[in-house]
Amino acid sequence: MQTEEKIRVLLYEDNRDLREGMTFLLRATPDLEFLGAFPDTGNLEMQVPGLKPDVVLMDIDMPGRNGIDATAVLKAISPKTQVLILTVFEEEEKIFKAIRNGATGYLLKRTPPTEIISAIQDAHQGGSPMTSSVARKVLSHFQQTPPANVPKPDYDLSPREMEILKSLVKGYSYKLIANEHFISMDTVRSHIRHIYEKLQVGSKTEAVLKALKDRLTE
Amino acid sequence: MQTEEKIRVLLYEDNRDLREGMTFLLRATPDLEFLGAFPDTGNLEMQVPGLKPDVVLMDIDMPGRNGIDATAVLKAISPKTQVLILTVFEEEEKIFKAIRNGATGYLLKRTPPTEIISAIQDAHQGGSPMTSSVARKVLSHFQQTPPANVPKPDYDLSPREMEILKSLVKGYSYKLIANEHFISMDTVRSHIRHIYEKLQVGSKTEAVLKALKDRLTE
DNA sequence: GCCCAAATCAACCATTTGTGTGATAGCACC
DNA sequence: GGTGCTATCACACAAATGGTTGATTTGGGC
Repeated sequence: MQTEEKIRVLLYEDNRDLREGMTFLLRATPDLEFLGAFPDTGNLEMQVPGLKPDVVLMDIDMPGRNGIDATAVLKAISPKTQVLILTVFEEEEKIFKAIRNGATGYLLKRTPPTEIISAIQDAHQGGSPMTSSVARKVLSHFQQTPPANVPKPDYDLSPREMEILKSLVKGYSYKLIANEHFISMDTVRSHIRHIYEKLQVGSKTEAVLKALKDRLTE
Repeated sequence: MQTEEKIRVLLYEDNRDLREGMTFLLRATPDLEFLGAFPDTGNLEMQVPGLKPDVVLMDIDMPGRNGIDATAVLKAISPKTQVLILTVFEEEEKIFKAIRNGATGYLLKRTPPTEIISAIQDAHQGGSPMTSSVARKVLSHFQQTPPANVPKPDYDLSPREMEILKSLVKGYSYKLIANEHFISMDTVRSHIRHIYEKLQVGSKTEAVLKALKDRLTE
């Protein structure tokens, strides 16, 4: 399960003690090739293409550019490089930004050294190591985004009204909708009036927003 | 870090050998209170309320109702119960359905027994244990759904125009926007006209849709 | 100082949209 | 056969929105 080549590892961490501790740890691990450690990402654009790291350990709070933004830049210039976020806090916001920016793992600094090492190997072999508490946060976002169990509100729209609503969500004007459905504009108005009543709104924009928010048109 | 009470564990698994193996393992673990094992979820609705499990280990492929559907039912009648999916395959589709149905963890059956035990404890303490390969799949879905980095068109809206656009996305009328920003309706129009030019649209609804689709207001 | 973009306001007009009030026809259900 | 719901259309008026043109101020960049 081990790759032939050593895993090339790079570290960004502003805290000197941590940086040196990690450096020591990474140097001491035979399977890894430690490429270097930097206190900030100011020169990341220069460093990464030259060093070609397989895995980058990235702190979040750093002077200058933070690790989350740096992750986006890094993935842009070197998509194959795996980024492991290594930080003290597990704030939902930061976790998600980091993930969206392309981070493949999210470790807390209190993780034991041996696990950090195996996380690096893990990430390099296609896994996404993360603490189970971080994983829970990720999952819960997943569960709330498409609320399959919390069924969408039922506004009791008639089939025809649903069609019209879908046209609204396409951004169509009354005239366009009339043409699309081969009915008169007045009929469109009539339907839309009923839709507004049922959705409790008073304009196209509000109706569209409500339709999108409540996933009425899926 | 251990709760006072033993963790109440229930198992659904149709394969007899596995079921008996797991039963043996769970019985042998002092911190756990093993409640029982069933080969299918046919009577889940009766069993769960009576047994009040903290954690349920759930196989996916079972005769009758599969573990994914059963998870949805279980979470509906006992939301606090944590469901750990325990299966041989790691198919993306199943992983996501299970998660959306409320599963808190996803383990592969080849996971060593000790890790299964610690996963149970983990889940009970608010974590979401999952193998790092499963985690990778979850993350990649996250990353591909909102590709925030690559196609975020830049329409070069001025700061003020961005504010107005955000108000539009709230569904506000010109009048409301004017009040919100302490400017006249004519000024609002003026800004909106510029926004339309830049976004290449011709109505509030289209602008709102484009703003949402391109994530301009994040 | 000059230029330019952004932000502000204004007046005018056309079109779109929202509301009030009805009317007609078909269809299902009791 | 009546009742209720849906879909259709109509007319009228009011309010909101969109397009045109133009003006003023302000702040930054050269």
